[in-house]
Amino acid sequence: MDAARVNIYDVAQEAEVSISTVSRVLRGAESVSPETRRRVQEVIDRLHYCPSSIARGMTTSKTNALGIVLPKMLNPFYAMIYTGAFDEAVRHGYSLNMFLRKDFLLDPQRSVALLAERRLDGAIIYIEYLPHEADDRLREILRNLKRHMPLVLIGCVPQDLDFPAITFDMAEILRQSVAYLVGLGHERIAFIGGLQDDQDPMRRDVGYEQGLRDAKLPYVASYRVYGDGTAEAGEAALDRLLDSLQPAHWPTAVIALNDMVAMGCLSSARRHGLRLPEDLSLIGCDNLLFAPHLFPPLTSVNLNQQRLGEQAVQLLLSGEKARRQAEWSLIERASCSKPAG
Amino acid sequence: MDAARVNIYDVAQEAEVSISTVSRVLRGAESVSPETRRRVQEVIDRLHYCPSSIARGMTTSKTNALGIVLPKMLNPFYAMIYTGAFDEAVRHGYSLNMFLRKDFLLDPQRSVALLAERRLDGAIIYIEYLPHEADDRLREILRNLKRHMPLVLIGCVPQDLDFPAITFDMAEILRQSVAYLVGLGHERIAFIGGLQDDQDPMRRDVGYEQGLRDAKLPYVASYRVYGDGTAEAGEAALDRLLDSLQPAHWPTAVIALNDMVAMGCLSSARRHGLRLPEDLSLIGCDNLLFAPHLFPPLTSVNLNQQRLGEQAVQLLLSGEKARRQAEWSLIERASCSKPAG
DNA sequence: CTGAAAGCGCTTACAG
DNA sequence: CTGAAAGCGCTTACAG
Repeated sequence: MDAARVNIYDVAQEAEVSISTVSRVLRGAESVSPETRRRVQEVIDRLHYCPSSIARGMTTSKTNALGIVLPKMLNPFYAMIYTGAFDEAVRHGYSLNMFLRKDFLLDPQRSVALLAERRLDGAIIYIEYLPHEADDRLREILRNLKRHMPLVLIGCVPQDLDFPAITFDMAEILRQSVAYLVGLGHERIAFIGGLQDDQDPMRRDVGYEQGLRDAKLPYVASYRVYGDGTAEAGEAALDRLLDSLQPAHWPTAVIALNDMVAMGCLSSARRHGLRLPEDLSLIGCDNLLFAPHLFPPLTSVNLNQQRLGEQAVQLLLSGEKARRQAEWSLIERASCSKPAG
Repeated sequence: MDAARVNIYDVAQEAEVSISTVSRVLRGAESVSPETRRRVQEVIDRLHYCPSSIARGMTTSKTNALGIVLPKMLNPFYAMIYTGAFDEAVRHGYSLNMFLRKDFLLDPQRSVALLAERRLDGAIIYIEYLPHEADDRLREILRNLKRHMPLVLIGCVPQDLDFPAITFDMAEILRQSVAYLVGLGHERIAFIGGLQDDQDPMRRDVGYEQGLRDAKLPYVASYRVYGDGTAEAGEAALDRLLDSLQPAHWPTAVIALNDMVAMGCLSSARRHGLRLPEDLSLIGCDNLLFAPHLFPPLTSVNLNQQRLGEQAVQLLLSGEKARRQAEWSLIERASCSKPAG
């Protein structure tokens, strides 16, 4: 606990030079004589001197720190985004400070202060559906925060939020997922979503219905059910769906909001005596690390979460004002096949 | 991007007071007349002034930031520790900076600088087995880092590392896991570990063997196999074990290093025609979020990762120099039963 | 209740 | 190649 107290003056004095010279040695500057450099470096090592990035930040008004606001950290989906962003930030010499949405969406004053007082060089904010009141607050916070630092929004960003952004094209993903199942021969395709359709800024429902229309399949209201994104909710949702219909009308394929929901569907299907994929094909989303190891291995939409994090940092540091779509792909595994019979 | 430039002088001037007074209003200090306070606050709001924690840190020499070094972030196990630590840090008014071990274990100089230059108020470091050379480097880094900030070590911390620490009692966990299976009637119990025994600072193998001895069961070398902690490795490890023995000698229970390995065992067991839990009981570790949703639901050791993160922050902030054992418990689910026949 | 002044630990022109 | 000095934006005694 002693090295913490040695500063640039101590080093300068011990090495018998000025602090300017120490500062130059520190930054590996051009013009220092080899002899002086050696002497200063020796003192630095001996005293375990470590310059304060805080003090440096004072004069350069750069903190080399970015921020990221995520809904939660326990969900591997967000951990993947964080990891991608973190690695890219480190690669550029920045650190990445985490903030949780629950701390971020306080009253507008405190929320802005939370990030702004740290003088971050920029921030990435994950956006998804929020209830009306919180949404208004978020908009005010973004407006004010923008005065303090550049911002990049990621996730499900409404069109009218005018910021650099990388967004998920969920409607298109749903449309193509339906098309994929149709291509396998399915005609009864269910969709388990996480939100009532009119609350989903990405309108997955629009893509789902479009996919059905593309294939000239009817929209069946009972094939459209809701969960809240957890395995329990997925299991309950598929239970409800199956129990409300005659087995002859059961869907032959299910598209789940995400892999956790899909995992719940697996349990429900098993309990209803359905074999996968023969009796029921299943598509998840997020391609979490357990997806390949389920039984059967789960077909899932890879949203390239790490890549998204990386790109968000790149966009933030570039200063561009672009709005882009995130990359994605369908990872085909054994949970989908043509329907039996 | 304007508010970023307004400082305490601007506010003082606009409100026609000294910066001392503004500073007092900012910190909600005792002695400011209501009228003055109101006037200053009005200016602060109007100018969107947000004080710099950087500048504050300069004078108070406190950054209100802690650090945590984790092997990786993608593994949910570490994300849980991080989350627990993060929440507890925020609760105490601190932020929590993440560092990845790969960035931390550079040459000792740069590694120390990585944390020390940010003048963190303390750091938590996750320790686990490291190859010899890296281990020496780690020890040097810890020794030097200690000069700059208080440290708490967590994870599998060797006895001779003299720091405040919260450690996993893996040997005891293994011993009790064996005892649990013995209690169900098992006599042929395999253990899939992640490291060669002599590399594991927590000596899981010692607990495993002790558990067998406690029950007067023989140690069977072929029941002791290794993977590297992934599902693929777990699957391959159980494959090897089963393929090397006559079915009559197959174990009736397997203890896996962690839930990912256990998940791989599930695939291997299925392929070998084994029913769970009738033909094979299975215990995982870490109690990850998918464990309850596997088929069958996986019995797993809960290491209370979030709690560990919380306690590490508490220990760090308390300044105590204690070495403690982390809490844990066995979560019983359907993957274990008495052996068939 | 309020203000003037020193100081936190650096970087950056500016001189020489 | 090197140094003296100003400045970054705050807090904290110290006076009054």
